[in-house]
Amino acid sequence: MSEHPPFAVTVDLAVFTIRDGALAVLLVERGTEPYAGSWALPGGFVGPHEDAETAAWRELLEETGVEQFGVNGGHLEQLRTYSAPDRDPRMRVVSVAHVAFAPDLPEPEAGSDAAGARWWAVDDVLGAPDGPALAFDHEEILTDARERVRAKLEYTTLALDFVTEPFTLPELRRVYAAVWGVAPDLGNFRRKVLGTAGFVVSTDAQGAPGGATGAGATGGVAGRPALLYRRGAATVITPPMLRTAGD
Amino acid sequence: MSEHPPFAVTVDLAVFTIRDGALAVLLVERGTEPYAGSWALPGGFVGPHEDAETAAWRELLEETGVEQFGVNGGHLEQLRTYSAPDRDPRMRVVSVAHVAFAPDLPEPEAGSDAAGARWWAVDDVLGAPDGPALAFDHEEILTDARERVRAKLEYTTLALDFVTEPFTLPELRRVYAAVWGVAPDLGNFRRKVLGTAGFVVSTDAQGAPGGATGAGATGGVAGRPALLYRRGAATVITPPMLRTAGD
DNA sequence: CGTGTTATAGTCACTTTGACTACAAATCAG
DNA sequence: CTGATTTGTAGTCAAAGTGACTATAACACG
Repeated sequence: MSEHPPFAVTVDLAVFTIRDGALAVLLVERGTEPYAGSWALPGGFVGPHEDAETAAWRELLEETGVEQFGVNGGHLEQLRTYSAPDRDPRMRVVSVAHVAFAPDLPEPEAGSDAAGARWWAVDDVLGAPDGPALAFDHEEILTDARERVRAKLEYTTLALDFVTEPFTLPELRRVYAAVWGVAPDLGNFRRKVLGTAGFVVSTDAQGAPGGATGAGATGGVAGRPALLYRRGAATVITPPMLRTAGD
Repeated sequence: MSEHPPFAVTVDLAVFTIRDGALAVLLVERGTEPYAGSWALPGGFVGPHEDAETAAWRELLEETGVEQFGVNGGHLEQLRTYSAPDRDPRMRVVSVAHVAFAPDLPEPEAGSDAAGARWWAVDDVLGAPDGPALAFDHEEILTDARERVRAKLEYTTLALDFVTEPFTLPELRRVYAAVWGVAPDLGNFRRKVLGTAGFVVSTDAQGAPGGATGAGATGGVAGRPALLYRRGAATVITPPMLRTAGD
């Protein structure tokens, strides 16, 4: 009972954002063995004096250079821990996986030991025959992470962390559409969001047409401009907004 | 980036059962420093060649001697990982906490390095002024674990793992009452359970009066005997059975 | 200035819930 | 044996929420 097997403890991050109307995840291309050339979730070792969540935040900033994280939306939470003995061929590594998401983030700089880093549409990674090979058990982690996000949108207001303030309801709806794979019914969605106290608070301003406030197509899309909203104080949605179908 | 700080990885278990109509958790009394004399969640180190869940199962058997776990009900799942740098004064320990629950279990034998082990009513541990002091961050873990169980009863059929087959609906209802702190409405509970396809399947037999099938008061309680049921194939409850109030 | 596009408002049948009331079937005391 | 007590079973009813639509308003573009 006094054996303390040597473990390395890492964090892995599934960082999600919405790009071009689709759920996207940040992957880094591995430059070293094992799995050189494969794509992996960003991550790194937990330092001697930090906990896993702190390490996750640190890695997130290092890997994405995202300063605005948490300021203008953005969220990070622990997913679960992956500890299969052979998950890393080099040594015994236990990884505390985290899920993070944020509004449309810039294309990342190449990170420290990563040959490259880029956003991938999740649908091009999971279940795509010609998708990239993922290193380690990262396909499993990514699958779990996506399911977590999907589920959380049902009963929390975390979708708000995918948009920047102020935002429009159509923008928010597109978040649901991207994450769930199906767009919730337009009318019912408004009814639910506006009818849930503290989900969003309205401003008097109205945004650009086409629902494209902030980044993205500023001109050209036509259509009645939507009203702008800010996030409310509520964190849970009761009763939940259940996804109907979806893959 | 090639520093691999030395970590010890452990599992801690919050093992729940229903005793005397109340949610109970298994605690062990620590016989050694630190926290000698305090009570702690059972747990132990993860072996060099096992993953966390396997270690959790192993510890569960070692600590409780529960053979019937998983056979006649019983469930174990990962909760989350606790990794504060100072959570163990001796060294850097990362703990992968798990939640387990099972039908009324016997009073445990004194475990290996534990001075004693016994069931505690959770209400006597959490939020009780005269409750036992918990070692390490185990109060936090236990709080998280209880919340996990409470939440899971809402949208899964995991309550079935707290009873032995065959069981009565009143028995099952008492599980909800114990976990949530409030009994769901009698009629509405039946309607929901029987109306959810695959939650329970009825047998033609009927049990002892007083709703006390199996362990507990076999005689004396009066009342119409309830029908006996077995677990169905369903694992989720949709829409969920939401707890109304609770502590 | 119309035309296509997109947002907003409202309807309606159907399901589920929460809170109750009434009824049935046992046990136990006297 | 009888009736009070306890506990399970059935059913009712208004309120709330949902899913699937239809109609209308507001704007940009050509």
